[in-house]
Amino acid sequence: MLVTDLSNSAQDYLKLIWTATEWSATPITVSSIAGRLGVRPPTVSDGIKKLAAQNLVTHAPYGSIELTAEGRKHAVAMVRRHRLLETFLVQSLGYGWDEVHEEAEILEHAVSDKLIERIDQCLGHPTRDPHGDPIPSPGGQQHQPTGTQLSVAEAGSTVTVTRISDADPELLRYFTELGLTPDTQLSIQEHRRFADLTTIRLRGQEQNIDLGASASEAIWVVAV
Amino acid sequence: MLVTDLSNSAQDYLKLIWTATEWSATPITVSSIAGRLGVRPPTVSDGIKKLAAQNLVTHAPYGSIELTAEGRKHAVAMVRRHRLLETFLVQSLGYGWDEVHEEAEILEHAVSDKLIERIDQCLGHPTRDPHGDPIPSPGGQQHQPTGTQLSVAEAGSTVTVTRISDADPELLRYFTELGLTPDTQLSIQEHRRFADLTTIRLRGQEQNIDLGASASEAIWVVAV
DNA sequence: CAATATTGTTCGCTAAGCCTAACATTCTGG
DNA sequence: CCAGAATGTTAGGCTTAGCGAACAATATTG
Ligand SMILES: [Mn+2]
Ligand SMILES: [Mn+2]
Ligand SMILES: [Mn+2]
Ligand SMILES: [Mn+2]
Repeated sequence: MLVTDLSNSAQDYLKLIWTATEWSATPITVSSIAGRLGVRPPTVSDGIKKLAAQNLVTHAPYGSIELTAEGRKHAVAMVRRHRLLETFLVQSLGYGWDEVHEEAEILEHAVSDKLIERIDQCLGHPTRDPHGDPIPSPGGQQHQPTGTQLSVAEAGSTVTVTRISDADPELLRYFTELGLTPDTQLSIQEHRRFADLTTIRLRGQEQNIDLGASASEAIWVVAV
Repeated sequence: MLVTDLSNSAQDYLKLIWTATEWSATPITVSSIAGRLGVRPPTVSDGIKKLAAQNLVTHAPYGSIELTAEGRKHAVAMVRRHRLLETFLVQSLGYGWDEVHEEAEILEHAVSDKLIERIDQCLGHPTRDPHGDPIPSPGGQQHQPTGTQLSVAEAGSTVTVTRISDADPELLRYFTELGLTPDTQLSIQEHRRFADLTTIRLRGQEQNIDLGASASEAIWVVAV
């Protein structure tokens, strides 16, 4: 079965389940899927049951949701599509990194395998998308992403941004203003515990910047 | 109402009704739509009734099917999307003109208005697609196409190809071999009536070429 | 101009995806 | 450890897009 044989919503479920555990080990739940996809829990409960009937996920009522090998294959193919499309929109069509997620969310279901491979070729086989997320190879390989959320990274250390969550476009526009993008180097000045603030300084700048929890949790970093 | 508010199939119906009368005055029928779209007549009969209820077409049972002003607006917007996408796939991604129709048929429903305008800009506002079909402007204007089918064009005349129907990819590959594309000049040697053959000679070539009805009806020409 | 062939429509059905309301299970904190 | 909160499932209903069978209207042709 090809990825393109699955319905749009099945493709979205699988992609979402896969990406949910890419950067953190949060267990995937019916309501988390419903929240992300903008549908009600019963819809997801049904949807997951159908995916289980197709052997794309394992799931017993009230139990955990896990991809099967087959399901993972489709999920990774969708992630590849999504991230290549985002990269293409930025590189070739002048989109901002805050504008591409929504567009790719639709296009990923419509492009053919041939088109995806043309785009990949035209971009020179990129390995990361505009948000720093790794792009799986056609065969499904990808180097395991490393990094921790800025909110929990060690104060006093100097780090490189590896990845910024693309979930909130407005946050991305704020980061653009700051000049904070993947591969930016910064030093972590301090965490102010009950204010939930993280103070950072970008490499080459004098100013300190205070980031709240939603911002510092959206940024993944590795030690330089 | 925006074009993107309509279902994919409604978009396809409207586009098909519009294009059916672009190059010839063939009246559009339920079964012709069903044939082109690969669905059964009852499906189309229902679908047209729904479009009529939305005031996008006029249609009384057993009567003719005509676009309303509103329906025409949506139809032209879809034609613009389709043809810009075809052009983009050829110009920017190295597709052959025989490969783009199918891909555009899907993508046209998925791209945003923003993406279409980016593509238009990136291509320098092209006015014709790879098959010679005119690309309507964002406002819906387009210069009326002129031309007659090669099969009925005057024998002995020298003409320029303005348009080749993209309905049959295999035929397009054959034309590629011959070097017969939009803007090619050729002279019409003769029509052989009951053999349904048209003999042509491409400008700058020595060889005559015999084209059967399906080929000579797919080519539109204007006198030089 | 009537019989027949063609074309179009209506009817009743299916499947997918979504919903709300009601119910079941599991988690949690006193 | 148990009651209430949180989460998940089932049941039943809606809409859209499709189908075949049966029927209705129109077109063709002898
Ligand atoms: Mn999607
Ligand atoms: Mn991304
Ligand atoms: Mn289409
Ligand atoms: Mn075309």
